[in-house]
Amino acid sequence: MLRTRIAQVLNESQPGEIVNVRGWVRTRRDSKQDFSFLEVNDGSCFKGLQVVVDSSATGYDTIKDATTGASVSITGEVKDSPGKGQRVELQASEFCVLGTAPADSYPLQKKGHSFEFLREIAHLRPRTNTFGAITRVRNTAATAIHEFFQSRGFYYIQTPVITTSDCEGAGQMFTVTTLNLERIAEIQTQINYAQDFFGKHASLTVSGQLEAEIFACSVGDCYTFGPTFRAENSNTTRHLAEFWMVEPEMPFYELTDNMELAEAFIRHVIGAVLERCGDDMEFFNQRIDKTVLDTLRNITENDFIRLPYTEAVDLLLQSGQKFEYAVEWGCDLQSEHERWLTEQHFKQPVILHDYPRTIKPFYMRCNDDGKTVRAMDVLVPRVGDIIGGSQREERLDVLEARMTECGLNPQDYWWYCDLRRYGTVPHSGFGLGFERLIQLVTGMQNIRDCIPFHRVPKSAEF
RNA sequence: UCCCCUGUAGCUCAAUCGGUAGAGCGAGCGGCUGUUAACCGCUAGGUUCUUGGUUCGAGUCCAAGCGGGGGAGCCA
Repeated sequence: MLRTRIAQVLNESQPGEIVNVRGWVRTRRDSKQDFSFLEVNDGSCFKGLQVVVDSSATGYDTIKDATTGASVSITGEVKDSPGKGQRVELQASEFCVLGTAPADSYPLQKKGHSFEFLREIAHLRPRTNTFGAITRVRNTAATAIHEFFQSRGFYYIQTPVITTSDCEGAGQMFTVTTLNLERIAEIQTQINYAQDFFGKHASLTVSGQLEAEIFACSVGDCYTFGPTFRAENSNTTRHLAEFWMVEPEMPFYELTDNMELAEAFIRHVIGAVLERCGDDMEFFNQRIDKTVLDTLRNITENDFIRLPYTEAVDLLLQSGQKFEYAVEWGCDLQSEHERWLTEQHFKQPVILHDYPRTIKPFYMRCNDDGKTVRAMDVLVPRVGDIIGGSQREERLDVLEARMTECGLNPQDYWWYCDLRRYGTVPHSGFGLGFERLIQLVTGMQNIRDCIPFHRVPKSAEF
């Protein structure tokens, strides 16, 4: 008999239907009247299915093995539920324990666990309410991202994970090598990357942007969505060593177009999650962050604030607020400044733009004032910087001058410069940290709980 | 990388001034019950992160190490 997913049973099945469901036991409540209630979850939705198993069901003699975490298969009739809390329940006719989960050793209990503890058992945590919900929200968000771009005619480009661009302007990189490091250490010789697999030093990518620009400047609007790696020794609730980034890149877009796209993009993804993950979002709002639904509705219903960096600095200076770090034009804004803008002052997402060029990378387009570049950051309450982007410098001479200014050799980026040498066009793009988006959407405090298997300094189990 | 906090039962925590370890939940057993974070009773469960030091005596004080958390920086 074909397995029916529990989501379908709960939402669509009518009394009288015979179905087979399979999943994992969340709880069992025994009655001495020779029957038991099982709550079975198969991950297809937040709610579990209540199954009634009595002595008429084959396999009832093994009901004691159906402890929390055991896997079961149940065939039975869908019935109207006389109890509270569910529309229908399943009256078992055939009951089978597929795999036991001895109660004295199975780590997950019928009670809530701390997220710190669950991180130590990341192979079992998707069986919990919270991580099941995160998994479904993540899936819906990822799907909505592709929908958003596909419906606008963007191409999904798979950019390389391994790169030999030594300095892409962002953070420390992980080296990729097949050299025998132990041997090299033993004989205490220098590392010669010419002998390495790629014939030069290679790393894991910190961004697909430069490659995405190649396709934007040839086939048009495109985006990447893939893993990204930063070897920074940062230990915060907002950083991962391996995370997923979405990077659209559009020819003929100026900064304003870029901001409009970023705003529509976030709004679409959040709208999709609100629409399709109702039970999961209800759970996050009740148990994780009581303001998360209000925050998200506020984002979908109101325009983002757009504010030039210079005006933001003025606002901060006039705020009367005491900051640990003083605000001054030319300085990068600190977390406390961003939080004041999004959480205290505007209470909604803010797009800051036109930053001083001295604090931004070489590829951002210089403004005529000679002081600022066409950069934009989308800041959201609680999570902070969720998108960073810019209009790209399309003028070869200006780009080369900026590279030199930033201590880079234009020749190392010869192919990037070629895009400006041949048929250059104004273009723009941005990068969104996918796990930060999940943080925003779920209200989860720690980004390590927003990715199936987190990689952070000193931790890459599972 | 820096600052602060923290490590005790399966989990979450308590243990006064340094005096030989306790609760709730979970688990096992029994009772009760169309139950649903069920309820009631009983029972079991500990190398107090590691190493060293101070002391008659260390969960408690000191040092180092390892792990966890929060904040900062860097960033997405």
